[in-house]
Amino acid sequence: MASEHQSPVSRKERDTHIRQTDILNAAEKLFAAKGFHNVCMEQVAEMAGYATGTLYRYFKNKEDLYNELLRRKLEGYLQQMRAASAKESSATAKLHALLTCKAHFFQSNAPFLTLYIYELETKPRPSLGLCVPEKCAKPYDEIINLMKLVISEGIASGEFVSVNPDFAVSAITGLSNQVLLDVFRSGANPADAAVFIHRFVESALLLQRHPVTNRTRKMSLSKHGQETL
Amino acid sequence: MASEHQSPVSRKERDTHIRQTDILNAAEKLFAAKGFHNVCMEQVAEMAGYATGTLYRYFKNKEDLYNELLRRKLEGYLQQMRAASAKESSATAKLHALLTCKAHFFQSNAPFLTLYIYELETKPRPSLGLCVPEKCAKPYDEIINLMKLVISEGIASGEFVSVNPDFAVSAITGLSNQVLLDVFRSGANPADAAVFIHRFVESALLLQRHPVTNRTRKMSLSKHGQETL
Amino acid sequence: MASEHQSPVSRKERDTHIRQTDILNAAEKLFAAKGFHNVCMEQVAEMAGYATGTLYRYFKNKEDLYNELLRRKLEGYLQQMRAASAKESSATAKLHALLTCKAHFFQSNAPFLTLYIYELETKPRPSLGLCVPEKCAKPYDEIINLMKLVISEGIASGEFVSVNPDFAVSAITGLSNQVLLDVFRSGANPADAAVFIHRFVESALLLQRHPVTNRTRKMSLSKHGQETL
Amino acid sequence: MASEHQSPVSRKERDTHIRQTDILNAAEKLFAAKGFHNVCMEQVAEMAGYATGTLYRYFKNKEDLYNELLRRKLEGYLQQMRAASAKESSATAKLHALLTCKAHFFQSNAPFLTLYIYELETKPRPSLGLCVPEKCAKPYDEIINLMKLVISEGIASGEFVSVNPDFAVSAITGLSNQVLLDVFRSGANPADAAVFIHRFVESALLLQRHPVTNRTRKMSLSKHGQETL
DNA sequence: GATGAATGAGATTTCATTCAT
DNA sequence: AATGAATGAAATCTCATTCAT
Repeated sequence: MASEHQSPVSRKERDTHIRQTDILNAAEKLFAAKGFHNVCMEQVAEMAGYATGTLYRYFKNKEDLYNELLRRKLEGYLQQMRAASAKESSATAKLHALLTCKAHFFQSNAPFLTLYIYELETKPRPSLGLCVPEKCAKPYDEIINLMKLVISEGIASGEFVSVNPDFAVSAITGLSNQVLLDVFRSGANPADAAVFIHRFVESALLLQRHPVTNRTRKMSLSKHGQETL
Repeated sequence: MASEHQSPVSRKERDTHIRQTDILNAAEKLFAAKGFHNVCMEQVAEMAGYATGTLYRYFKNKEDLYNELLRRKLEGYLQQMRAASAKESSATAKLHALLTCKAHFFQSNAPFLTLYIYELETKPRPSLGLCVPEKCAKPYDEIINLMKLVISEGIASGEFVSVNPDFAVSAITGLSNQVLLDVFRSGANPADAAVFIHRFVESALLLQRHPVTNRTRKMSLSKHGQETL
Repeated sequence: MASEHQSPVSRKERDTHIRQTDILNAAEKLFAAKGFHNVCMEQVAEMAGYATGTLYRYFKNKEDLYNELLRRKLEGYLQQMRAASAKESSATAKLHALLTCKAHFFQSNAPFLTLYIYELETKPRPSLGLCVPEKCAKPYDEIINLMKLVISEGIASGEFVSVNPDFAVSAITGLSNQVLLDVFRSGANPADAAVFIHRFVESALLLQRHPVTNRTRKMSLSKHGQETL
Repeated sequence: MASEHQSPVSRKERDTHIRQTDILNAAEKLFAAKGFHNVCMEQVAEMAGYATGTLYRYFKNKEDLYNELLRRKLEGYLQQMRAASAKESSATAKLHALLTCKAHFFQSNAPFLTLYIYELETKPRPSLGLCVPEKCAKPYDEIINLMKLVISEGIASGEFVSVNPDFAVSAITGLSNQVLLDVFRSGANPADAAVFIHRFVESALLLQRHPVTNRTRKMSLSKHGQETL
């Protein structure tokens, strides 16, 4: 009795999820590489290994597929960012953790970075012609807010210089996006990029620099050891 | 001055140029607001005050119109950046000048900023599905290079900390884009944003901070005087 | 009666018939409510309580299901009409019986009335794009013929005024369809409608009116008693 | 100056109207012959002598084309019916005129009769899956109302027997539709059908028959002279 | 040279039907 | 025998581009 339906999700539900994931993975690669309007459903279907019509069993339409893709990725990103931030107590440590987490996340989700910048960072004009749907805007806003809270905390505690937190969030966001994209495109060492980002941001924000340098040494990203920064 | 054929360009050529500019201006607004694929040629024609067919007399096709739009804007931007950089001698001053110039340029060309980020900063996947054509890539690369040279110079002269110049260019580019976009969207004070960008970049790059603070005061962008940074 | 194989139809055959009827009942409701092309096989299957594929075990395809639905209803209708007509001897009485029977039949088969009008009364253009198949046309023609014979009989016997029997059949058919449809849609009293139809037809056809009025009183449809006509 | 733009409608407007009419004519034939869902836009385009895309310059979509077709025909029909009714004073004469007008109209618009029955007389389930749009329902309701008013008037004036006017309208409508359809399909003589309809309706409704018979003689429909009724 | 109506290729989407389980 | 996921053919609709006026 216990053996037949062991897991709480039925096999059918799992199958459905697998299929959806197949399709979303294909879609991610294509959309990231070519953009929403330059990819047709037939291509997604072919890359996912299904017939065109099959996509419509799993997603209402092309737009829904695209939004679901963004939403799932964002939710994952948000969870990791939340966890990273929650583990630390000082604003300095939290900021460091958030940046490390971002670098990690986009290292493992490189194609998504382009979509992330296109559809969210430059928000009011997404490729769809429609605005980003609620379900995508919400996690995105929460990610932005996570960063903003840390900045405000750091300013309040005297760890950070006093800056406009909105500008600071934009700056940190923009610079890390661009550096990570640079790594993605040029094939540079991601660990170096992470270290660079940390130093750059911390130089600009921290009132005293040295403790950071020490933390940096622990970074798990460093695959290569050499630090060029 | 009174003579009819004084200038080397004939009236016909001038007319052609005027019409192209009419069309490009309409196109810029629409493409920036909605994205390449969400704008149709009829809309561009209508906004420019011509018939659809007329567009094809001045541009080979939609893509060509779009690329020409990017190219012209970029050439203008490049010239201003070149001039800004050329006026200064120290790397510190040049970097400062480039950032001021960028802030100025995109303040006057706000809609173009979105296109710039979409089509160039995230390059390998422009909306067109094709890569950015040579004629756009060249000025863009030169702008990037201008910045990279200044960074390298600054490092060599001991003005800047020793960093990977490619990362530094990406960081400065990304952060200034995002902060300026933020201003464009939120309606924040552009002068504040410019000051913020200067301080942020200089804190991260300069070996000694104080001289910069003084330079900042001269900034012509400041309309409002208050400096929150 | 207790024996398992008493009847000439095996259990299997009976099961098949039950399932076909389940499906046809679901189909009737849906097709009548939405029309052939606005109903998909999945909906029919769901309403019938089977899987989509199962429908194809009992009907060759969607069209066949539809035609079979029409055919079965028509056969039932035809039998009732035949019986009604056979019970009477004078043309006047037969006509009266046929109209009563029609009113009864469509009162119990209200959704079918729409299909009947759509697919048969306006014949050369059924929803299918193809013409009504033989197996539907035959019972329909016989129903029409039943009426035509009665009319001709009545004319020959001097009970009815001399009219073109084809026109008369069309007229009686069209008027009763429309009045019954009216009842179906407006929720008017079906007995009143039946009385109305009798009087209207008889006023137009009978040479002497009064006997009819008396007959009308016996009508079993009258649930309410009041006669507004 | 007066010569160039003589008519109040520009040539462009006239051209547009011609094109729309071309398309509507082709559409009418096809839709009447095969039904909405069995006709594709390519067929309509081909029969009208245009490319598929051209249809969309003149009609928003297939449904709009269909509804516009119904609306235009209905408006024409309504106007003729209104005029016919207005010319007469007694209810008897008005009813006669309305029936004559209907017979004339559908004699000249035979293919439309099927659409009329399908989409309007059996209203709550038009082929579109959507209900008939306001712009079609309105003229249709007015036509029905025209008839209902005449019936009520006739009853009030003592010209007609006392009947439920809604049933009477349904009956007259249904019988005339079906008889006219019969003529359309069988190729019977339309004048005979018209006479038949008049007699049938008048026998059923009028308290005294003779005056009608006289009016009937004037009927302009009679091409053939022979009266079989 | 300018116009804008017509074109038709190409994309999205639906759904009757099949077939492996 | 029943299932229902997968299929892919067919229909709708859009819009960049052409070309007769």
